[in-house]
Amino acid sequence: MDDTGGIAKPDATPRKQSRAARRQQLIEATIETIATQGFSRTTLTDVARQAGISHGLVNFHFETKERLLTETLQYLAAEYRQNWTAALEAAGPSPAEQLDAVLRADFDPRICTKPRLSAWCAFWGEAQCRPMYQALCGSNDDDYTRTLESICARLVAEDGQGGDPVRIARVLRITTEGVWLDMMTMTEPYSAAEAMRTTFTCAAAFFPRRFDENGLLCRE
Amino acid sequence: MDDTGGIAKPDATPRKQSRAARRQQLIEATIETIATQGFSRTTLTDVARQAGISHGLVNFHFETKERLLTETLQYLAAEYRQNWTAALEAAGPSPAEQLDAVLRADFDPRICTKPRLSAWCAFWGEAQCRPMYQALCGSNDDDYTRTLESICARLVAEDGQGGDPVRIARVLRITTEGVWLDMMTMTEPYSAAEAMRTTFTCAAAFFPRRFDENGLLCRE
DNA sequence: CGCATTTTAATGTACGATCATTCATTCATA
DNA sequence: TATGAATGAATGATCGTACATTAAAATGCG
Repeated sequence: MDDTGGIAKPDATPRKQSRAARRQQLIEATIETIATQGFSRTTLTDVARQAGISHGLVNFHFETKERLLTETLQYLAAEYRQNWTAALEAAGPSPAEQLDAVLRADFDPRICTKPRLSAWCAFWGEAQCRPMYQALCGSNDDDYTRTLESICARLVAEDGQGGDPVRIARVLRITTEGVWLDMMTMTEPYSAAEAMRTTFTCAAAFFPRRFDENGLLCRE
Repeated sequence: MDDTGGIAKPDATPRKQSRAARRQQLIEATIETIATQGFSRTTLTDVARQAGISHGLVNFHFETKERLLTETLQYLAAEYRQNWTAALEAAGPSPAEQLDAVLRADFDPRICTKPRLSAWCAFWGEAQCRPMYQALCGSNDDDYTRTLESICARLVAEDGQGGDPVRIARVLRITTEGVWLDMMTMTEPYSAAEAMRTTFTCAAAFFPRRFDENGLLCRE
């Protein structure tokens, strides 16, 4: 009767599911609902329907709606952070390799999906007046910003071309955010590949000996 | 003998106020309310209280809440558009002068205020799932984007340094949007002056013979 | 220039819809 | 049987909208 959703795995009985799995399922449903309905029109009934469960269960796992939303933002922030830190650790030791890895990480198909970008955008819009959201977005960005600044400082020192690494790092971070926003707000957005090329075009403008529009130049 | 002409102040007890004035007053109150309460928590009662009038009057001037919000976005979009087009017309004929004027216009203290940036941010967050909002933001951006692309194309041709003007224009537009977002979402944002310097640092990276971090270089 | 009438801005109460939250109950699993 | 996940109806609060009403300005008329 209600097996239309197909969200839950058909093999497991939907009756009993582990607490952690249900919570993650509800968070994913929240991201999806915010993306399609918008933040202000997201109701717990919508989230529950998206997850294929009754709406009363949302309050069973998350005590309030506010808690569900906060944990969803925490989930997104942790996912984002984990993505670029993993990319950074997997990269080589040179600052150019690390910058390439960090910038590229933002376009990972696991996190650069339309529902996730939409949800980020919605939380940003509400963050201005909610200290909780602002702190979650801010502390996350702080770490990212510091890392980017450190990499840019080493790159500037290597190249000896001058330039303020703080400001360069800011432009690079902002450019990535901007192409994300474009993919959300434009009626006919360009592709994720073109978005990444735009970011690297910006990196190439500051470090022309290390980057071009496709990313890190081969060592020579 | 009574003070007929003495009641020039309309703010004392403005029983009767022109339709246009009240509408603009309500729109300004809406911007303020969205900035302080957030989009999802903005109620008509809040807007009316902000404007100092009864909440029933909101429906008298704007038939629905949705219409009030839409007209507020239109108001912001028209104001933004008028600002950069006026700056462009006042600028000199050379593409470098025009780029300087257009980029500088975004930091005009009339539109670069915290309530307005917050309201823009809130509408962006909701635009993803509302065609009306997306069209209003989009059509506005389209014109701005095309103008910026045209200016950049002439600059690239003048300098003969190569580079894709579309992508350069995109980075410049995105950088401006990005520093705006920073001033909203960061817990300790930098100043508007530093924001403008960041934008011009980006312009200088692409056109080093024409710009530095403070804007257009003097002709020599 | 006064007085009556119409028009319209403005108020506040009331209604109906929506939605988050609670809870008694059901059901699967150990 | 005991435990806790899951349901869905009931509740209470919030909020947008409609409307009856009031009062001020505009207009018509003598």
